Amino acid sequence: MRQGVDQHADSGVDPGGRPYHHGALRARLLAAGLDLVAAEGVGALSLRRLAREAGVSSGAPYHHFPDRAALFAAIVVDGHDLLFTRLDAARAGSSDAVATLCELLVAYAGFAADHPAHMRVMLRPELAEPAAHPEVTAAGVRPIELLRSVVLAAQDEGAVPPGDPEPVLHMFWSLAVGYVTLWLDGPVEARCAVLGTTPDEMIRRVASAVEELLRRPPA
Amino acid sequence: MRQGVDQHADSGVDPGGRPYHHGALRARLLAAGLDLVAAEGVGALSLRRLAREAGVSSGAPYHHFPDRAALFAAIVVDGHDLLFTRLDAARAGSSDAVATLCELLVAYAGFAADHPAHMRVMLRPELAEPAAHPEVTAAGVRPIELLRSVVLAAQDEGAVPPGDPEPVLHMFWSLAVGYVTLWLDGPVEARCAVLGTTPDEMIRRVASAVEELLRRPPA
DNA sequence: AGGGATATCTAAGCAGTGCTTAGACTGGCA
DNA sequence: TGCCAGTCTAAGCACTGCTTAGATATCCCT
Repeated sequence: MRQGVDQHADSGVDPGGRPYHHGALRARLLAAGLDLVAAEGVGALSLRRLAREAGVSSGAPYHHFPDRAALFAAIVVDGHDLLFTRLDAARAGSSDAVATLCELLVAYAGFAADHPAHMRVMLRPELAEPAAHPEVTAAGVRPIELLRSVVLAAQDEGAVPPGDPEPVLHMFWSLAVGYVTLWLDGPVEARCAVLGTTPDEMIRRVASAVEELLRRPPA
Repeated sequence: MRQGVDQHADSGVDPGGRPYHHGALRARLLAAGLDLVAAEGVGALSLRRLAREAGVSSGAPYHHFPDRAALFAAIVVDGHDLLFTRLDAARAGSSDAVATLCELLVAYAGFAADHPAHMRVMLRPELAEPAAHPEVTAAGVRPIELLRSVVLAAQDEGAVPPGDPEPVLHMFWSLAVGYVTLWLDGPVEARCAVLGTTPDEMIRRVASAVEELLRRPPA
């Protein structure tokens, strides 16, 4: 029926027409999905619920996303873009490679703090079914390559062990992913509360400890 | 009906009786759940499916686990026990604190390799709803306290920055959780395949890089 | 301006899920 | 023996992802 039309006319900020939500439905679903993930976690996100909140039928989202995983995939691609921008800015603002490595760590956590919904989805790759949505895997390449280049620079400075950069790369990659995982999942937040600090402050202290190690004279 | 009785009599290794699965159903659900998580991931686990595979009705599991989260909580508690045992053995087999820290890292990854189903569930705390099942949070305390004691010992040796041990603790905690997350989620496995190595070997090389940093003379 | 292709949406339905309820059955204990 | 507590079945509610058939709106093209 014209239920969709009426509901849109009721709630629309543009009463001039635009039935069937026009091309705005896709963007609206994405935005509502991010809000929902931020508020109640990834488990609470269902296409039916997003459709209900948007005032459309439960089948409507499938014209914009082939399946639920495709919506998650769109979030992941968007998130990796935002993340790369942020990491790149952190790199530009640092002096030497050691400082850059530490700033990348802090920037990664800062991104998680500012875009928790994006990060929550990015940390659960199975949600986006990367096997079915290859753009997800491709989107994650740029941040890693950025990190790799900084590790190589740190090797040139003698700050990290020479030779194959991959172990050191995996070390920083794991450190960043692990801290943010523990933050968003709760344990770090809980422990910081007991310690009388915040996760935001703690990652900076972790980065300082790392920097202290990297600034030691190589044996 | 006596459908349950018949099915059990058909498939039972103990045809002498034991209708209604006796007390074995709980253990059987747990074991089948771990198998399912290992084979198809946490998303594939449903109480209805476990019940089907065990040959009982879909309501039967609820007499052993109040809800799905309670089954995950049981897995997490069991997993933290196994993990602590393994970490404790690694500590006992190492010489100084620096070696111990590196061995803990390798042992953590080794646990993930040997008990991937346990680890997958442990890495997703929301599955066990820790707010509703406090034993989950309690079970995670021992491994962290073990790590903390080793970090303190490393401070005594001058291997890590002195003062508050929490930043260094969070560093190793994040490193371990991050690496295992990236391993079980796929990215590390994929990258190692390209590099012509294995995640098992890579974590050992990461640990070596960490050791090299820790063995540098403090500034 | 009219007309047809196309994108968008609705309504209805299937199979699966977590969880609840009422009732039936069993084993063990007094 | 009789009864009770623990265990299970059967049925049902509300929710989910996803599909299908059909209706409606928009846009472009002659």
